[in-house]
Amino acid sequence: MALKFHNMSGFGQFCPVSRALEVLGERWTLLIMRDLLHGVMHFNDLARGLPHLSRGLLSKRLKTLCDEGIIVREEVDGGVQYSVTQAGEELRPLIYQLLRWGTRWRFEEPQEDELDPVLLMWWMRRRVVSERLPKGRQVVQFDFTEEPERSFWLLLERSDVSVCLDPPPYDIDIWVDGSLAALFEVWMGKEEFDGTIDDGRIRIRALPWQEREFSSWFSRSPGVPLVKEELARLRSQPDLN
Amino acid sequence: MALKFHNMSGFGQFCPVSRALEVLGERWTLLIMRDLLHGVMHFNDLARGLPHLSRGLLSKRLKTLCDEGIIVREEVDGGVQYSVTQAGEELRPLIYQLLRWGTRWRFEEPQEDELDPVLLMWWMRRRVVSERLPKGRQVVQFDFTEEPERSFWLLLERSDVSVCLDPPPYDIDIWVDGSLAALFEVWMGKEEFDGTIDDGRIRIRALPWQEREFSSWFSRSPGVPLVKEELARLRSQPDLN
DNA sequence: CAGTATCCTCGAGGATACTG
DNA sequence: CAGTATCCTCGAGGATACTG
Repeated sequence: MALKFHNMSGFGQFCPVSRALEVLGERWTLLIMRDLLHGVMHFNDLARGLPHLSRGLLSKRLKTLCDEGIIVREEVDGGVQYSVTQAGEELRPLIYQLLRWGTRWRFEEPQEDELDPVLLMWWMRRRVVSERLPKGRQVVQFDFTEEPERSFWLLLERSDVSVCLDPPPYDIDIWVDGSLAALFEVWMGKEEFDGTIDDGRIRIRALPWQEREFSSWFSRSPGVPLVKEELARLRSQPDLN
Repeated sequence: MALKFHNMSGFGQFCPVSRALEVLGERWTLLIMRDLLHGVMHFNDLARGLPHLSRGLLSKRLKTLCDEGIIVREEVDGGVQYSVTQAGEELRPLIYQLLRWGTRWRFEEPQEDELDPVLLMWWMRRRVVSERLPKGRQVVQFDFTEEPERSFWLLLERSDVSVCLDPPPYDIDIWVDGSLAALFEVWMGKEEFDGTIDDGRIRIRALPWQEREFSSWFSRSPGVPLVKEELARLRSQPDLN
């Protein structure tokens, strides 16, 4: 008398929804796909973007995604590179639906455990639009007021952008200080940078031209256009439920 | 020195995608929502439709979905009834995306552990279109050729439809015998009933008018239109990857 | 019909250290 | 840079029996 459900990872249903969830429903898998679809291609970059996911588990998930034909692993001049297949690319509309639903129904203020300044710095670093940067180097210091108060630095050059966790050996050009939560909200498109300046949650000190241009140097999260669209729709609707 | 990630169920990211997945990403949750969105409203019906999900876990998931405002639990004349809220209703497009992706990329033949004849009988029972039934009672016997060979009966009346696991005390009007896998494929819209008759995977014995009308008495899985649309698109496309 | 309570197992996944 | 190997914990969830 075998135990019927022992060792079964599937749902035991011949249905495309449950078949899809057998691969996609595993913890972290769709977040890994979100990052891959946003152009993150290297193991260490994926790991940095998902700090709560252990490297061992990331490795396992990537292997499964390869086996399932959703991504491919290629060795490109000495390095390893992951990219999405057609099956992976076709997950984009699914991720969008998650983004829309999450924006409408679960987009309250950031929680304490979501305020990882290193993660935000890492996100910002990846989304600098180098053509918009001025010539030369811009050194930005961020002082976040949430406990524990810490500072971070961004070194912006057209040829290279880097994050520093310790004071860099350069003069500071731009100081940004204020609420990390607010900067996260700006980053995800829930607020506008100028709005958080106006309401005092974020302050910026720099030369007028730097102050004016600063926010244009970053293209924020890839989800911002959809988030803003959904928030606008939400505001224009009578509150159901 | 606390262990950073201990006891954390979330993903620690201020992002609508990860926020959505914190509720929806739990095992079984989206399949429960699939069934609720298809109109299943009672605890025991949900349990019957998800035979690999234990009643204890179903109870827990329903509680979470209530707490999250995705469904509501109401006591209606002595019984309990679950239904979706606006937030739950707005998961429909997400389920559709899962259906589409699953249809395109993971819709191979049914596996052995997916061939649960009781589940199929239960699905058929729920999707009988009583107005299309003839007057009186129609007794259908199903003989599935997969091991272990078993028979099932459907008693169809306009006023009531029931499944029997033991021979009912009536004469049989219609015999259906053949591959359970094939009938599952028909049910999900991967095949047409007439096609499986033509290729011999399913046989039907009855009076000519019954044989002609039989398949019209059921409206198959709610996903059938989308499944067929997606399969048609797939066939008309050059094979990528 | 719609669950709850208890007990127990096992495997997912974290921590840590190591590698070509 | 891109992982692997080992060891260990703990909590998700199954089995079973019970309830108003």
